[in-house]
Amino acid sequence: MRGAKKKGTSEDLFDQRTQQVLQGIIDNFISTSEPVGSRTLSKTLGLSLSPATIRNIMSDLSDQGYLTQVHTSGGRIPTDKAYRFFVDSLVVADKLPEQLQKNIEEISYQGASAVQDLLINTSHLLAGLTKFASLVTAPKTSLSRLQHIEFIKISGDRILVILVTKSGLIKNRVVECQDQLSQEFLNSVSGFLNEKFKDHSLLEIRKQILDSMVEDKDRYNELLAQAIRLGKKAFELDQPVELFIEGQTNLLMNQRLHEEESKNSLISAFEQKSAIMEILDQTMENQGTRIFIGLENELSGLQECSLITACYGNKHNMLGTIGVIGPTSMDYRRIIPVVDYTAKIVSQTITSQSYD
Amino acid sequence: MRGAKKKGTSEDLFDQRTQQVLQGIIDNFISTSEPVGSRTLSKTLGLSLSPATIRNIMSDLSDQGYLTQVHTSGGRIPTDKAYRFFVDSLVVADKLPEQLQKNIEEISYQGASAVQDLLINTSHLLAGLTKFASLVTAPKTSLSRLQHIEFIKISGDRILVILVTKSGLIKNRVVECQDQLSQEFLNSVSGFLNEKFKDHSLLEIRKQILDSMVEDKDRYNELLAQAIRLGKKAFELDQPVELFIEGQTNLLMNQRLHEEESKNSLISAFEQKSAIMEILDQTMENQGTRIFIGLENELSGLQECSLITACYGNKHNMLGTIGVIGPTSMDYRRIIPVVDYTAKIVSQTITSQSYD
DNA sequence: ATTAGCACTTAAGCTTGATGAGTGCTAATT
DNA sequence: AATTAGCACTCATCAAGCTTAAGTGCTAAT
Repeated sequence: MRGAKKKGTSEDLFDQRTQQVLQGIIDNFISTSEPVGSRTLSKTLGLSLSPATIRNIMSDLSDQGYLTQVHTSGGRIPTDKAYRFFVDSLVVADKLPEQLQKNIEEISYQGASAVQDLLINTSHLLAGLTKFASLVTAPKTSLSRLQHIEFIKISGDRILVILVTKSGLIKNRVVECQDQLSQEFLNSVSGFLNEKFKDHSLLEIRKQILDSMVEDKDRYNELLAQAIRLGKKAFELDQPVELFIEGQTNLLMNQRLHEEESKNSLISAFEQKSAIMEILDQTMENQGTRIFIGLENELSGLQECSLITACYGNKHNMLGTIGVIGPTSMDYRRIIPVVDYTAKIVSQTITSQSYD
Repeated sequence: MRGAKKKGTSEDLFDQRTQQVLQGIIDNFISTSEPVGSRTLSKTLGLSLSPATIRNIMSDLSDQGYLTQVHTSGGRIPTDKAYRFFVDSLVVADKLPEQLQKNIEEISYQGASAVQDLLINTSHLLAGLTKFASLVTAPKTSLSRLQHIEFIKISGDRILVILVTKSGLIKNRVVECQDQLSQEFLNSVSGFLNEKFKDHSLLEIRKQILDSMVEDKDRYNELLAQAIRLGKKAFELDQPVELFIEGQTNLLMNQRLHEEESKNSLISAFEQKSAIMEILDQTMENQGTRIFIGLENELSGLQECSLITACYGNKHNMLGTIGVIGPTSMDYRRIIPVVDYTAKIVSQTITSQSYD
């Protein structure tokens, strides 16, 4: 048999049979969540091997860190390392059933006129399809480019700022302003800002405005001065972490880990939105699906979970990340394509809605 | 002793001692969640009564439906009826500790420039303070009155509609429009609509617009025609149920009802947002705190919970409802004032931010 | 009217022993 | 040399039996 390796000497490459056994254990455990024993395996596995043989193989796998025992007798369960191997060897993920594809495609029609709505829908969808918790980040505001800004006077000293980005994000905020400014004047200001900054990233705009404030301190152009003052308010620290989480309850119910403790730590993990954001941000670096299994996950509290993520974006950039958190013993073959395809559809929808 | 009633003959009024016993049982059960027995009660209760006497009283209370036994021996627990009596006899709810008052007052400062932000903050706050699930409804859009409407062209055929209501709600939606309309034209349209409809309720506006479409079908005023067409799009079915729910996980953890079944039904109850909205809508009729205990609650799935609600509003109207869902054995004396005071602060904040 | 006393009930906790699934090891078999 | 059968051992799970503690209702004494 080609490709077969001597056992015991090579550290991590096993022959085909060993691999099949590992596969069987993982499959079994994923569907039953019970430790798998040699006898069961000997029956369910297609290979005609006696339990004793399988025991030997399992023993080897244990030595190499792919399996552990919960207690002395009572079968073995896969370790994170096993899942990792399993996932890595899934060169081609399963094809998504047509019905699921259709379900996912529907999100683009659910009257999501603004990007935010689309993302919320996506979050719901992922939680619903996987029965786990879903995560969706909005495009980073500060990196988005300006499509349009508008000021609307809504009462004596309150001005509504509306910010539309190229990626389709719409942001509102109300700022207060002592000076009595007429709506006409506000229109000139927004006209000015639109002309000057259209297509610039918000980060850049903020920087330029701050620079102008230093440089042009002594200029006496009323319009310019107010434009800069209002612009500063409009663009400053405008980045509340936009992260949509859905289906935490799914996870709590689903979880085999019935211990109170692990549930509590799970919940507190979800409360640290910024920590989650940080991890999701990292996934933006390289495209495609990424998978964090158990301890690979840096979030304490989620260390008995796996995180599957994929990025979405438009023609030009990766904009944000979608993902799913479930137990390490999730059915990767089903979940990965779901996350993957969803990201694809979100990208398409955003691209078709973006204004450039 | 004045006011003492003969026992056994009167149906629902008991003498002071009976009441104290019931009180004691409720207090005990709220803090321990364990059935309360006659011996324990004889000790914890200040009155020097022997267990036997207490047993007699408890027996009477059981007959009248204020107590039940989970199993033949093993103490008694209060029924919904008992909680109802208890809550009703709380003429004056506890004063809120100053620290809590301060916590609640802070929500108005948390940079909530728009009403929606305030409500989301409120929802978080309630969930945090009570450790239960919180509910907050946004002001009903259709009853709010128009403060300002604006159209912004963001790409060839897409128009962003911004709707600001008197109550401070800000709504965005993107509509598509085949006709190529210039921004100037859109400005005239919004000018027209603002002038004509300012201070009218959205419901009313929608009606008038629909009427105009029938009446003025043959008019040839371009502006008017477009105004009506755009107005129709802007005001139509603009009422996605705005209900903020927070802390469902709290409830799942907190819950003594550890049965899977009841948890599942709890979750599915939360999924029927519209049913929850309906109940909360009813509470708007009369001001003040309302309390639904256990089965008084019409939502299946929440029948082992109590719902505490209070309305918020501005000078003119009640706008929406805030509330908390927790186990029937919650500490009403603590929770009621929290909900109450929060509603008061929300009202104040909204009033100070509203534009009339 | 209250209380003490007693017989009775029951959930929960503990021990015990049987069962079954699993393991590692060794020796026999192929 | 690889595979398998056999065996002794481990341990979770379950049911049965037993005890304990907390509770009840009732009756008779106070």
